[in-house]
Amino acid sequence: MAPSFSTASGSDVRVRFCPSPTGTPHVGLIRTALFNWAYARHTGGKLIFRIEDTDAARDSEESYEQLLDALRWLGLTWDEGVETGGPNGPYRQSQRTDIYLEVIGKLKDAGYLYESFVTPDEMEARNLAAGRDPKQGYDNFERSLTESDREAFRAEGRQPALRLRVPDDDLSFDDLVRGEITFPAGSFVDFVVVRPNGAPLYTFVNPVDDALMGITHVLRGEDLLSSTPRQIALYHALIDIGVTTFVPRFGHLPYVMGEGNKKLSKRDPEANLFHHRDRGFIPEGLVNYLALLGWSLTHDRDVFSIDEMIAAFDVVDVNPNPARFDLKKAESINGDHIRLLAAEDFEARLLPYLTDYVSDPPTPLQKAILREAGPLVQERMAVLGEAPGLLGFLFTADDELEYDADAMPGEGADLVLDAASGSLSELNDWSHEQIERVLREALIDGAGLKPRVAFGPLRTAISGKRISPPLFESMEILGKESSLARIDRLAARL
RNA sequence: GGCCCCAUCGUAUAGCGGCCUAGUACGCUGCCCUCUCACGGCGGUAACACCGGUUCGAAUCCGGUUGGGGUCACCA
Repeated sequence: MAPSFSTASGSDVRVRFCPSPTGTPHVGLIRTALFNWAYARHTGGKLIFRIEDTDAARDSEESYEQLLDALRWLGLTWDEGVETGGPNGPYRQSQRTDIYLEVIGKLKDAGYLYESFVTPDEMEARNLAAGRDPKQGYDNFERSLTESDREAFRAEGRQPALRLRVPDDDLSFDDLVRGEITFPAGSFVDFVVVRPNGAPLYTFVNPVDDALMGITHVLRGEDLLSSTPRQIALYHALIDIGVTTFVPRFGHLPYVMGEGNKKLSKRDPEANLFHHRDRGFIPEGLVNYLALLGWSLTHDRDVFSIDEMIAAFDVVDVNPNPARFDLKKAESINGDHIRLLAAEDFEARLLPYLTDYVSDPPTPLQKAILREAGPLVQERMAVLGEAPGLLGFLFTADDELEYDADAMPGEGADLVLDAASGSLSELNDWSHEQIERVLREALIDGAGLKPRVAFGPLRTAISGKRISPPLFESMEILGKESSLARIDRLAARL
Protein backbone atom coordinates (compact mmCIF):
# COMPACT_ATOMS: atom_id res chain seq x y z
CA MET A 1 0.00 0.00 0.00
CA ALA A 2 1.89 2.98 -1.31
CA PRO A 3 1.23 6.15 0.64
CA SER A 4 -0.25 8.86 -1.53
CA PHE A 5 0.82 12.06 0.13
CA SER A 6 -0.82 15.37 -0.57
CA THR A 7 0.61 17.35 -3.44
CA ALA A 8 -1.12 20.60 -2.53
CA SER A 9 1.16 23.61 -2.81
CA GLY A 10 -0.94 26.66 -3.64
CA SER A 11 -4.45 27.77 -2.79
CA ASP A 12 -5.33 24.11 -2.27
CA VAL A 13 -3.20 24.06 0.88
CA ARG A 14 -5.19 23.43 4.04
CA VAL A 15 -3.45 23.69 7.38
CA ARG A 16 -4.88 23.65 10.84
CA PHE A 17 -4.33 24.82 14.37
CA CYS A 18 -5.92 22.44 16.82
CA PRO A 19 -5.10 23.15 20.45
CA SER A 20 -6.62 21.60 23.51
CA PRO A 21 -8.21 24.24 25.70
CA THR A 22 -6.17 23.51 28.79
CA GLY A 23 -4.41 26.29 30.62
CA THR A 24 -3.13 29.60 29.33
CA PRO A 25 -1.79 29.94 25.77
CA HIS A 26 1.86 28.92 25.66
CA VAL A 27 4.31 30.79 23.43
CA GLY A 28 5.35 27.52 21.80
CA LEU A 29 1.76 26.75 20.97
CA ILE A 30 1.26 30.21 19.53
CA ARG A 31 4.44 29.92 17.50
CA THR A 32 2.90 26.77 15.97
CA ALA A 33 -0.26 28.73 15.21
CA LEU A 34 1.81 31.50 13.66
CA PHE A 35 3.68 29.16 11.32
CA ASN A 36 0.47 27.47 10.23
CA TRP A 37 -1.13 30.84 9.66
CA ALA A 38 1.86 32.21 7.77
CA TYR A 39 1.96 29.15 5.56
CA ALA A 40 -1.73 29.46 4.74
CA ARG A 41 -1.39 33.14 3.93
CA HIS A 42 1.77 32.61 1.92
CA THR A 43 0.26 29.89 -0.24
CA GLY A 44 -3.16 31.46 -0.45
CA GLY A 45 -4.56 28.37 1.24
CA LYS A 46 -6.81 27.98 4.25
CA LEU A 47 -6.25 27.84 7.99
CA ILE A 48 -8.72 25.72 9.93
CA PHE A 49 -9.08 26.35 13.65
CA ARG A 50 -10.31 23.29 15.50
CA ILE A 51 -10.63 22.69 19.21
CA GLU A 52 -9.57 19.34 20.61
CA ASP A 53 -11.69 19.23 23.75
CA THR A 54 -11.96 15.51 24.28
CA ASP A 55 -10.55 15.60 27.78
CA ALA A 56 -13.45 16.89 29.81
CA ALA A 57 -11.45 16.75 33.02
CA ARG A 58 -8.84 19.25 31.89
CA ASP A 59 -10.59 21.34 29.26
CA SER A 60 -12.13 24.63 30.22
CA GLU A 61 -14.24 27.28 28.57
CA GLU A 62 -11.98 29.93 30.04
CA SER A 63 -9.02 28.44 28.26
CA TYR A 64 -11.01 28.35 25.03
CA GLU A 65 -11.74 32.06 25.36
CA GLN A 66 -8.07 32.74 25.97
CA LEU A 67 -7.14 30.92 22.80
CA LEU A 68 -9.51 33.13 20.82
CA ASP A 69 -8.18 36.19 22.61
CA ALA A 70 -4.60 35.25 21.80
CA LEU A 71 -5.13 34.66 18.10
CA ARG A 72 -7.21 37.79 17.70
CA TRP A 73 -4.73 39.92 19.55
CA LEU A 74 -1.92 38.76 17.29
CA GLY A 75 -4.05 39.08 14.16
CA LEU A 76 -3.86 35.39 13.29
CA THR A 77 -7.09 34.99 11.38
CA TRP A 78 -8.61 31.67 10.41
CA ASP A 79 -10.78 30.77 7.45
CA GLU A 80 -12.78 27.91 8.90
CA GLY A 81 -13.34 26.79 12.43
CA VAL A 82 -14.84 27.69 15.74
CA GLU A 83 -16.70 31.02 15.86
CA THR A 84 -16.50 31.51 12.07
CA GLY A 85 -17.93 28.14 11.03
CA GLY A 86 -17.45 26.42 7.69
CA PRO A 87 -18.46 23.37 5.67
CA ASN A 88 -16.62 20.84 7.81
CA GLY A 89 -18.09 21.64 11.20
CA PRO A 90 -18.63 21.34 13.97
CA TYR A 91 -15.10 22.40 14.88
CA ARG A 92 -15.10 21.34 18.48
CA GLN A 93 -14.37 17.69 18.91
CA SER A 94 -16.72 17.44 21.85
CA GLN A 95 -19.53 17.98 19.32
CA ARG A 96 -18.36 15.43 16.79
CA THR A 97 -19.08 12.20 18.64
CA ASP A 98 -21.53 10.87 16.07
CA ILE A 99 -19.01 11.38 13.30
CA TYR A 100 -16.38 9.41 15.17
CA LEU A 101 -18.80 6.61 15.97
CA GLU A 102 -19.59 6.22 12.31
CA VAL A 103 -15.94 6.06 11.28
CA ILE A 104 -15.21 3.61 14.07
CA GLY A 105 -18.00 1.38 12.77
CA LYS A 106 -16.63 1.39 9.24
CA LEU A 107 -13.10 0.71 10.38
CA LYS A 108 -14.32 -2.17 12.50
CA ASP A 109 -16.29 -3.66 9.63
CA ALA A 110 -13.25 -3.40 7.37
CA GLY A 111 -11.19 -5.32 9.91
CA TYR A 112 -8.79 -2.55 10.90
CA LEU A 113 -9.85 -2.47 14.52
CA TYR A 114 -9.83 -5.28 17.03
CA GLU A 115 -10.91 -5.68 20.60
CA SER A 116 -8.31 -5.47 23.32
CA PHE A 117 -9.14 -6.62 26.82
CA VAL A 118 -5.79 -6.39 28.51
CA THR A 119 -5.39 -3.62 31.08
CA PRO A 120 -2.20 -1.55 31.36
CA ASP A 121 -1.30 -3.33 34.60
CA GLU A 122 -1.83 -6.72 33.05
CA MET A 123 0.26 -5.73 30.06
CA GLU A 124 3.13 -4.77 32.27
CA ALA A 125 2.90 -8.07 34.11
CA ARG A 126 2.83 -9.87 30.78
CA ASN A 127 5.97 -8.11 29.62
CA LEU A 128 7.76 -8.84 32.86
CA ALA A 129 6.80 -12.50 32.66
CA ALA A 130 8.13 -12.67 29.13
CA GLY A 131 11.42 -11.05 30.14
CA ARG A 132 10.51 -8.14 27.92
CA ASP A 133 11.19 -4.54 28.85
CA PRO A 134 7.87 -3.16 30.13
CA LYS A 135 8.71 0.08 28.34
CA GLN A 136 8.27 -1.85 25.09
CA GLY A 137 4.58 -1.62 25.72
CA TYR A 138 1.96 -3.58 23.91
CA ASP A 139 2.93 -6.65 21.92
CA ASN A 140 -0.05 -6.98 19.58
CA PHE A 141 -0.92 -10.36 21.11
CA GLU A 142 -4.66 -9.84 20.98
CA ARG A 143 -4.62 -9.65 17.21
CA SER A 144 -5.03 -13.40 17.20
CA LEU A 145 -7.68 -13.71 19.88
CA THR A 146 -10.40 -16.13 18.86
CA GLU A 147 -14.07 -15.38 19.21
CA SER A 148 -14.27 -17.74 22.16
CA ASP A 149 -11.35 -15.96 23.83
CA ARG A 150 -13.23 -12.73 23.52
CA GLU A 151 -16.42 -14.33 24.83
CA ALA A 152 -14.52 -15.50 27.85
CA PHE A 153 -13.31 -11.98 28.61
CA ARG A 154 -16.78 -10.55 28.18
CA ALA A 155 -18.12 -13.21 30.52
CA GLU A 156 -15.77 -11.73 33.12
CA GLY A 157 -17.57 -8.45 32.66
CA ARG A 158 -14.74 -6.81 30.72
CA GLN A 159 -15.32 -4.12 28.17
CA PRO A 160 -12.76 -4.06 25.37
CA ALA A 161 -10.82 -1.10 24.08
CA LEU A 162 -10.35 -0.94 20.32
CA ARG A 163 -6.90 -1.05 18.75
CA LEU A 164 -5.80 -0.25 15.23
CA ARG A 165 -3.87 -3.00 13.47
CA VAL A 166 -0.73 -1.29 12.15
CA PRO A 167 1.21 -2.61 9.13
CA ASP A 168 4.18 -4.89 9.79
CA ASP A 169 6.41 -2.90 7.49
CA ASP A 170 8.84 -0.04 7.82
CA LEU A 171 7.10 3.27 7.45
CA SER A 172 8.68 6.36 5.89
CA PHE A 173 7.63 9.88 5.24
CA ASP A 174 9.31 13.03 4.06
CA ASP A 175 9.13 15.52 6.89
CA LEU A 176 8.90 19.09 5.63
CA VAL A 177 11.42 20.40 8.09
CA ARG A 178 13.53 17.28 8.72
CA GLY A 179 13.58 15.33 5.48
CA GLU A 180 13.10 11.60 5.09
CA ILE A 181 12.31 9.77 8.32
CA THR A 182 11.90 5.99 8.56
CA PHE A 183 10.45 4.05 11.45
CA PRO A 184 11.34 0.36 11.39
CA ALA A 185 8.57 -2.22 11.54
CA GLY A 186 7.88 -3.10 15.14
CA SER A 187 8.86 0.30 16.53
CA PHE A 188 5.23 1.34 16.45
CA VAL A 189 2.55 -1.00 17.73
CA ASP A 190 -1.18 -1.49 17.57
CA PHE A 191 -2.52 1.44 19.57
CA VAL A 192 -5.76 2.09 21.36
CA VAL A 193 -8.13 4.33 19.44
CA VAL A 194 -11.30 3.84 21.48
CA ARG A 195 -11.63 3.51 25.21
CA PRO A 196 -13.65 0.64 26.69
CA ASN A 197 -16.42 3.15 27.39
CA GLY A 198 -16.63 3.93 23.69
CA ALA A 199 -14.91 7.32 23.84
CA PRO A 200 -12.37 7.79 21.03
CA LEU A 201 -8.89 9.03 21.90
CA TYR A 202 -6.76 11.84 20.58
CA THR A 203 -4.71 9.35 18.54
CA PHE A 204 -7.87 8.65 16.62
CA VAL A 205 -9.87 11.86 16.48
CA ASN A 206 -6.95 14.04 15.49
CA PRO A 207 -6.13 12.23 12.21
CA VAL A 208 -9.80 11.51 11.54
CA ASP A 209 -10.66 15.19 11.76
CA ASP A 210 -7.66 16.12 9.67
CA ALA A 211 -8.82 13.65 7.05
CA LEU A 212 -12.42 14.82 7.16
CA MET A 213 -11.38 18.45 6.98
CA GLY A 214 -9.08 17.85 4.04
CA ILE A 215 -5.91 18.94 5.83
CA THR A 216 -2.97 18.80 3.43
CA HIS A 217 -0.15 19.92 5.71
CA VAL A 218 0.20 19.02 9.36
CA LEU A 219 2.60 21.47 10.96
CA ARG A 220 2.94 20.66 14.65
CA GLY A 221 5.32 20.30 17.51
CA GLU A 222 8.23 17.93 17.47
CA ASP A 223 6.74 15.99 20.38
CA LEU A 224 4.28 14.45 17.95
CA LEU A 225 6.99 13.16 15.64
CA SER A 226 7.07 9.65 17.01
CA SER A 227 3.32 9.26 16.76
CA THR A 228 3.42 10.02 13.06
CA PRO A 229 3.88 6.46 11.79
CA ARG A 230 0.78 5.21 13.55
CA GLN A 231 -1.16 8.19 12.31
CA ILE A 232 -0.09 7.39 8.79
CA ALA A 233 -1.18 3.81 9.42
CA LEU A 234 -4.59 5.12 10.46
CA TYR A 235 -4.66 7.28 7.36
CA HIS A 236 -4.11 4.27 5.15
CA ALA A 237 -7.10 2.63 6.74
CA LEU A 238 -9.15 5.80 6.30
CA ILE A 239 -8.23 5.94 2.64
CA ASP A 240 -9.23 2.31 2.27
CA ILE A 241 -12.69 2.88 3.72
CA GLY A 242 -13.16 6.00 1.64
CA VAL A 243 -12.96 8.71 4.31
CA THR A 244 -10.21 10.51 2.43
CA THR A 245 -7.96 10.03 -0.58
CA PHE A 246 -4.56 11.21 0.56
CA VAL A 247 -2.15 11.44 3.48
CA PRO A 248 -1.11 14.95 4.53
CA ARG A 249 2.49 16.10 4.46
CA PHE A 250 3.98 16.45 7.93
CA GLY A 251 6.28 19.13 9.25
CA HIS A 252 7.55 18.89 12.82
CA LEU A 253 8.47 22.23 14.27
CA PRO A 254 11.28 22.58 16.81
CA TYR A 255 10.63 23.09 20.48
CA VAL A 256 10.67 26.44 22.15
CA MET A 257 13.03 26.04 25.07
CA GLY A 258 13.49 27.99 28.27
CA GLU A 259 16.60 28.59 30.30
CA GLY A 260 19.10 25.79 30.23
CA ASN A 261 18.11 22.89 28.09
CA LYS A 262 14.59 22.25 29.12
CA LYS A 263 11.37 22.82 27.31
CA LEU A 264 9.74 26.08 28.30
CA SER A 265 7.47 24.77 31.00
CA LYS A 266 3.88 25.84 31.36
CA ARG A 267 4.66 27.03 34.85
CA ASP A 268 7.34 29.39 33.59
CA PRO A 269 5.93 32.92 33.33
CA GLU A 270 7.83 33.48 30.10
CA ALA A 271 5.83 30.65 28.57
CA ASN A 272 2.59 32.54 29.07
CA LEU A 273 1.66 34.63 26.05
CA PHE A 274 -0.44 37.03 28.10
CA HIS A 275 2.41 37.65 30.49
CA HIS A 276 4.21 39.31 27.58
CA ARG A 277 1.15 41.29 26.58
CA ASP A 278 0.75 42.49 30.16
CA ARG A 279 4.35 43.64 30.20
CA GLY A 280 3.77 45.69 27.10
CA PHE A 281 4.73 43.63 24.09
CA ILE A 282 2.90 44.78 21.00
CA PRO A 283 1.61 42.16 18.55
CA GLU A 284 4.00 43.26 15.82
CA GLY A 285 6.96 42.77 18.10
CA LEU A 286 5.93 39.46 19.59
CA VAL A 287 4.96 37.96 16.24
CA ASN A 288 8.28 39.07 14.82
CA TYR A 289 10.19 37.51 17.67
CA LEU A 290 8.19 34.28 17.67
CA ALA A 291 8.82 33.94 13.94
CA LEU A 292 12.54 34.14 14.64
CA LEU A 293 12.29 31.00 16.75
CA GLY A 294 13.14 28.57 14.00
CA TRP A 295 12.89 30.80 10.99
CA SER A 296 14.53 33.88 9.52
CA LEU A 297 13.67 36.33 6.79
CA THR A 298 17.11 37.15 5.45
CA HIS A 299 20.72 36.91 6.48
CA ASP A 300 21.14 40.51 7.59
CA ARG A 301 17.90 41.75 9.08
CA ASP A 302 15.65 40.43 11.81
CA VAL A 303 13.10 43.18 12.25
CA PHE A 304 10.31 42.74 9.73
CA SER A 305 6.62 43.24 9.21
CA ILE A 306 3.98 40.56 9.16
CA ASP A 307 3.48 41.14 5.43
CA GLU A 308 7.14 40.57 4.79
CA MET A 309 6.90 37.34 6.71
CA ILE A 310 3.89 36.16 4.72
CA ALA A 311 5.62 36.92 1.46
CA ALA A 312 8.68 34.91 2.39
CA PHE A 313 7.50 32.14 4.69
CA ASP A 314 7.83 28.50 3.75
CA VAL A 315 7.88 25.58 6.19
CA VAL A 316 10.75 23.92 4.40
CA ASP A 317 12.95 26.81 5.53
CA VAL A 318 12.20 26.17 9.18
CA ASN A 319 15.28 25.20 11.15
CA PRO A 320 14.95 21.81 12.89
CA ASN A 321 16.90 22.58 16.04
CA PRO A 322 15.21 23.67 19.21
CA ALA A 323 15.17 27.41 19.93
CA ARG A 324 15.63 29.12 23.23
CA PHE A 325 13.24 31.90 24.16
CA ASP A 326 15.46 34.91 24.84
CA LEU A 327 13.54 37.65 26.59
CA LYS A 328 16.23 40.27 26.02
CA LYS A 329 16.20 39.72 22.31
CA ALA A 330 12.41 39.68 22.30
CA GLU A 331 12.31 43.03 24.07
CA SER A 332 14.82 44.50 21.70
CA ILE A 333 12.74 43.44 18.71
CA ASN A 334 9.64 44.79 20.42
CA GLY A 335 11.35 48.12 21.06
CA ASP A 336 12.20 48.38 17.39
CA HIS A 337 8.56 47.83 16.51
CA ILE A 338 7.43 50.40 19.06
CA ARG A 339 9.70 52.94 17.38
CA LEU A 340 8.12 52.05 14.05
CA LEU A 341 4.66 53.06 15.30
CA ALA A 342 3.07 56.31 14.11
CA ALA A 343 2.86 58.83 16.97
CA GLU A 344 -0.93 58.67 17.32
CA ASP A 345 -0.93 54.91 17.20
CA PHE A 346 1.73 54.80 19.88
CA GLU A 347 -0.26 57.10 22.16
CA ALA A 348 -3.36 54.98 21.77
CA ARG A 349 -1.48 51.82 22.66
CA LEU A 350 -0.07 53.47 25.76
CA LEU A 351 -3.50 54.03 27.28
CA PRO A 352 -4.10 50.50 28.64
CA TYR A 353 -0.80 50.71 30.50
CA LEU A 354 -1.52 54.10 32.07
CA THR A 355 -4.80 53.31 33.78
CA ASP A 356 -3.38 54.40 37.13
CA TYR A 357 -2.87 57.90 35.78
CA VAL A 358 -5.10 58.49 32.81
CA SER A 359 -8.87 58.11 32.76
CA ASP A 360 -10.73 56.13 30.15
CA PRO A 361 -11.38 57.91 27.92
CA PRO A 362 -8.65 60.44 28.59
CA THR A 363 -9.58 64.03 29.38
CA PRO A 364 -8.58 66.68 26.82
CA LEU A 365 -5.76 67.75 29.11
CA GLN A 366 -4.46 64.22 29.50
CA LYS A 367 -4.67 63.77 25.77
CA ALA A 368 -2.67 66.93 25.19
CA ILE A 369 0.01 65.86 27.65
CA LEU A 370 0.24 62.46 25.98
CA ARG A 371 0.52 64.10 22.58
CA GLU A 372 3.54 66.10 23.70
CA ALA A 373 5.16 63.47 25.88
CA GLY A 374 4.71 60.53 23.52
CA PRO A 375 7.60 61.30 21.20
CA LEU A 376 9.82 61.81 24.24
CA VAL A 377 9.39 58.24 25.43
CA GLN A 378 8.64 56.30 22.26
CA GLU A 379 12.30 55.82 21.49
CA ARG A 380 13.28 54.89 25.02
CA MET A 381 10.93 51.99 25.68
CA ALA A 382 11.28 48.30 24.92
CA VAL A 383 7.89 47.36 26.37
CA LEU A 384 4.85 49.57 26.93
CA GLY A 385 4.77 48.57 30.58
CA GLU A 386 7.54 51.08 31.15
CA ALA A 387 5.08 53.90 30.48
CA PRO A 388 3.81 54.49 34.04
CA GLY A 389 7.33 54.79 35.42
CA LEU A 390 8.36 57.17 32.68
CA LEU A 391 5.23 59.31 32.36
CA GLY A 392 3.42 59.05 35.66
CA PHE A 393 4.83 62.30 37.05
CA LEU A 394 3.14 64.26 34.26
CA PHE A 395 -0.24 63.12 35.51
CA THR A 396 0.46 63.61 39.20
CA ALA A 397 -0.47 66.68 41.27
CA ASP A 398 2.53 68.76 42.35
CA ASP A 399 1.96 68.13 46.03
CA GLU A 400 1.44 64.40 45.58
CA LEU A 401 4.66 63.68 43.77
CA GLU A 402 6.71 61.01 45.49
CA TYR A 403 10.49 60.90 45.43
CA ASP A 404 12.37 57.66 44.85
CA ALA A 405 14.96 57.08 47.54
CA ASP A 406 17.74 56.63 45.01
CA ALA A 407 16.82 59.96 43.41
CA MET A 408 17.29 62.11 46.48
CA PRO A 409 20.10 64.58 45.83
CA GLY A 410 23.04 65.10 48.14
CA GLU A 411 24.97 68.15 49.34
CA GLY A 412 24.48 71.43 47.54
CA ALA A 413 21.24 70.56 45.91
CA ASP A 414 19.37 73.27 47.76
CA LEU A 415 21.60 75.89 46.16
CA VAL A 416 20.96 74.42 42.73
CA LEU A 417 17.23 74.40 43.27
CA ASP A 418 17.17 77.94 44.60
CA ALA A 419 19.26 79.24 41.71
CA ALA A 420 17.08 77.43 39.21
CA SER A 421 13.92 78.67 40.83
CA GLY A 422 15.18 82.18 40.82
CA SER A 423 16.19 82.38 37.19
CA LEU A 424 13.25 80.37 35.95
CA SER A 425 10.72 82.61 37.65
CA GLU A 426 11.99 85.45 35.45
CA LEU A 427 11.39 83.46 32.29
CA ASN A 428 8.31 84.30 30.24
CA ASP A 429 8.83 82.29 27.06
CA TRP A 430 8.28 78.85 28.60
CA SER A 431 9.76 76.71 25.85
CA HIS A 432 12.26 73.92 26.47
CA GLU A 433 14.87 75.82 24.45
CA GLN A 434 14.53 78.87 26.69
CA ILE A 435 14.32 76.79 29.85
CA GLU A 436 17.55 75.06 28.92
CA ARG A 437 19.23 78.35 27.98
CA VAL A 438 18.34 80.02 31.24
CA LEU A 439 19.35 77.08 33.38
CA ARG A 440 22.65 76.62 31.61
CA GLU A 441 23.44 80.28 32.06
CA ALA A 442 22.62 80.19 35.75
CA LEU A 443 24.02 76.81 36.75
CA ILE A 444 26.69 75.79 34.26
CA ASP A 445 28.13 79.08 33.10
CA GLY A 446 27.28 81.08 36.21
CA ALA A 447 27.81 78.64 39.10
CA GLY A 448 30.32 76.52 37.20
CA LEU A 449 28.55 73.25 37.89
CA LYS A 450 28.85 70.09 35.86
CA PRO A 451 25.63 69.40 33.92
CA ARG A 452 25.16 66.17 35.81
CA VAL A 453 25.37 67.93 39.16
CA ALA A 454 23.19 70.79 38.04
CA PHE A 455 20.36 68.88 36.44
CA GLY A 456 20.18 65.87 38.73
CA PRO A 457 18.34 67.65 41.56
CA LEU A 458 16.04 69.32 39.06
CA ARG A 459 15.16 65.95 37.55
CA THR A 460 14.23 64.68 40.98
CA ALA A 461 12.19 67.79 41.71
CA ILE A 462 10.26 67.49 38.48
CA SER A 463 9.82 63.73 38.14
CA GLY A 464 10.70 62.30 41.54
CA LYS A 465 13.01 59.87 39.77
CA ARG A 466 16.59 59.43 38.84
CA ILE A 467 15.61 58.51 35.29
CA SER A 468 13.05 60.49 33.35
CA PRO A 469 12.17 61.78 29.91
CA PRO A 470 14.30 64.78 28.85
CA LEU A 471 14.19 67.37 31.64
CA PHE A 472 13.54 70.62 29.79
CA GLU A 473 10.83 69.15 27.60
CA SER A 474 9.22 67.71 30.73
CA MET A 475 9.22 71.15 32.36
CA GLU A 476 7.71 72.66 29.26
CA ILE A 477 4.89 70.14 29.35
CA LEU A 478 4.25 70.68 33.05
CA GLY A 479 4.20 74.44 32.60
CA LYS A 480 5.90 77.19 34.52
CA GLU A 481 3.71 77.23 37.56
CA SER A 482 3.86 73.52 38.19
CA SER A 483 7.57 73.30 37.46
CA LEU A 484 8.41 76.06 39.93
CA ALA A 485 6.11 74.59 42.54
CA ARG A 486 7.90 71.25 42.26
CA ILE A 487 11.34 72.83 42.47
CA ASP A 488 10.38 74.83 45.56
CA ARG A 489 8.72 71.81 47.11
CA LEU A 490 11.83 69.68 46.90
CA ALA A 491 13.99 72.59 48.09
CA ALA A 492 11.79 72.92 51.16
CA ARG A 493 12.35 69.26 52.01
CA LEU A 494 16.12 69.37 51.95
C1' G B 1 16.59 0.50 27.54
C1' G B 2 14.14 0.31 22.11
C1' C B 3 12.90 3.77 18.40
C1' C B 4 13.12 8.78 16.54
C1' C B 5 14.97 13.82 16.23
C1' C B 6 18.86 17.49 16.89
C1' A B 7 24.18 19.50 16.84
C1' U B 8 27.57 27.00 13.67
C1' C B 9 29.76 32.67 18.60
C1' G B 10 26.50 32.87 25.56
C1' U B 11 21.47 33.19 22.58
C1' A B 12 18.68 33.28 17.72
C1' U B 13 20.29 32.51 13.06
C1' A B 14 22.97 33.07 7.65
C1' G B 15 25.49 29.26 5.16
C1' C B 16 22.64 24.29 1.19
C1' G B 17 31.01 21.79 -2.02
C1' G B 18 35.05 26.69 -3.69
C1' C B 19 32.15 33.71 -2.63
C1' C B 20 34.04 31.48 4.82
C1' U B 21 40.94 33.98 7.59
C1' A B 22 32.36 31.92 8.67
C1' G B 23 27.93 37.06 7.87
C1' U B 24 23.77 39.45 10.82
C1' A B 25 21.00 40.46 15.31
C1' C B 26 20.51 40.19 20.74
C1' G B 27 23.82 40.01 24.89
C1' C B 28 28.41 41.61 26.93
C1' U B 29 32.02 45.44 26.12
C1' G B 30 35.24 50.17 24.37
C1' C B 31 34.53 54.99 22.21
C1' C B 32 31.33 58.99 20.23
C1' C B 33 26.62 61.65 20.99
C1' U B 34 24.42 63.36 25.72
C1' C B 35 20.66 66.89 31.28
C1' U B 36 19.35 61.00 33.31
C1' C B 37 17.87 56.66 30.72
C1' A B 38 17.38 55.24 26.07
C1' C B 39 17.89 55.86 20.74
C1' G B 40 21.66 56.45 17.10
C1' G B 41 26.90 56.02 15.15
C1' C B 42 31.84 53.58 15.07
C1' G B 43 34.74 49.41 17.14
C1' G B 44 35.69 44.86 20.15
C1' U B 45 34.40 39.87 22.17
C1' A B 46 32.95 35.05 20.69
C1' A B 47 31.15 29.43 17.01
C1' C B 48 31.39 25.20 12.53
C1' A B 49 30.94 19.02 19.21
C1' C B 50 34.61 14.97 18.03
C1' C B 51 36.80 11.15 14.73
C1' G B 52 37.06 9.00 10.13
C1' G B 53 35.69 8.97 4.91
C1' U B 54 34.21 11.03 -0.17
C1' U B 55 36.45 15.18 -3.04
C1' C B 56 41.44 18.91 -6.25
C1' G B 57 38.51 21.34 -2.30
C1' A B 58 33.80 20.30 3.33
C1' A B 59 30.61 24.19 8.29
C1' U B 60 28.18 22.22 3.97
C1' C B 61 27.91 15.12 1.51
C1' C B 62 28.53 9.94 4.00
C1' G B 63 29.69 6.78 8.40
C1' G B 64 30.74 6.46 13.45
C1' U B 65 31.41 8.61 18.43
C1' U B 66 29.89 11.92 22.07
C1' G B 67 26.36 15.13 23.96
C1' G B 68 21.32 16.95 24.25
C1' G B 69 16.05 16.24 23.46
C1' G B 70 11.57 13.56 22.42
C1' U B 71 8.67 9.22 22.55
C1' C B 72 7.30 4.37 24.04
C1' A B 73 -0.63 5.97 28.09
C1' C B 74 -7.38 3.21 27.83
C1' C B 75 -3.45 12.32 28.29
C1' A B 76 -3.62 15.72 24.40
